[in-house]
Amino acid sequence: MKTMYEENARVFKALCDEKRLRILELLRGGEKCACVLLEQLELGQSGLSYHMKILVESGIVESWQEGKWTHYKISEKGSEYAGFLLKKLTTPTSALDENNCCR
Amino acid sequence: MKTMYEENARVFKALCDEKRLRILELLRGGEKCACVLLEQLELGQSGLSYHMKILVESGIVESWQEGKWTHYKISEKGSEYAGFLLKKLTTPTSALDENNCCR
DNA sequence: ATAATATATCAAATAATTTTGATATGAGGT
DNA sequence: ACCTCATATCAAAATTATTTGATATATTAT
Repeated sequence: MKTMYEENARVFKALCDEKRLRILELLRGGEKCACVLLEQLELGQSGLSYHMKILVESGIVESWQEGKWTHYKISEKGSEYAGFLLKKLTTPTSALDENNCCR
Repeated sequence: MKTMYEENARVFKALCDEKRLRILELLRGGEKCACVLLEQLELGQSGLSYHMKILVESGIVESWQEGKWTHYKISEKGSEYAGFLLKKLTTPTSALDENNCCR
């Protein structure tokens, strides 16, 4: 069983690597198939596949097959969820601070 | 010189690790000093220090000294910036899709 | 059916991150 | 000044992530 921490971390894994940010930047220009990404990046075929898997697993990118091609695009829903999660993870639970110490 | 990709990745490094998400959760309950975090986590002293450095470098957490104690809290500014960045990195640059292929 | 193409998966090598224990630094207290 | 406590830093070991090359799978074309 995965912890909630693991599941949440998975979402942000997409964004904590240079190569994946570069890929996202390309996808911001619109849907792309793997072959196009491949020719625009300094990455081998299996390397691209590895990163795309992480991106898709984060929910921020979605993919679908069309014949022998795999297409990718930024998922609006997944991105919104990531934003919502980020907000949640950084918003205080209550106004009153407790458990402070050391004075 | 750091690339923009590296700098942006640094922000999300805070959120892609279980331990650090656990720490953020504690900080959501309000400001804490290192000693309190230490007793609530399964982490050694130097391990905590390591993770706190990454959190502070992301901008999502801020720290200050008070005598011999180091205090930490979630930075509202840093969190907002992370949210803004996430939005930016996942929003299409233009309405028109180009560079699609493979039909 | 065979061949070619696109992508995924696997295993081994490499690199980066994290953990751990030891030591250093700096603030207070005596 | 000396001692203690809180935290940071360092270096080595352990773990995890990434890269790379080889092979597998699935789709289309011949």
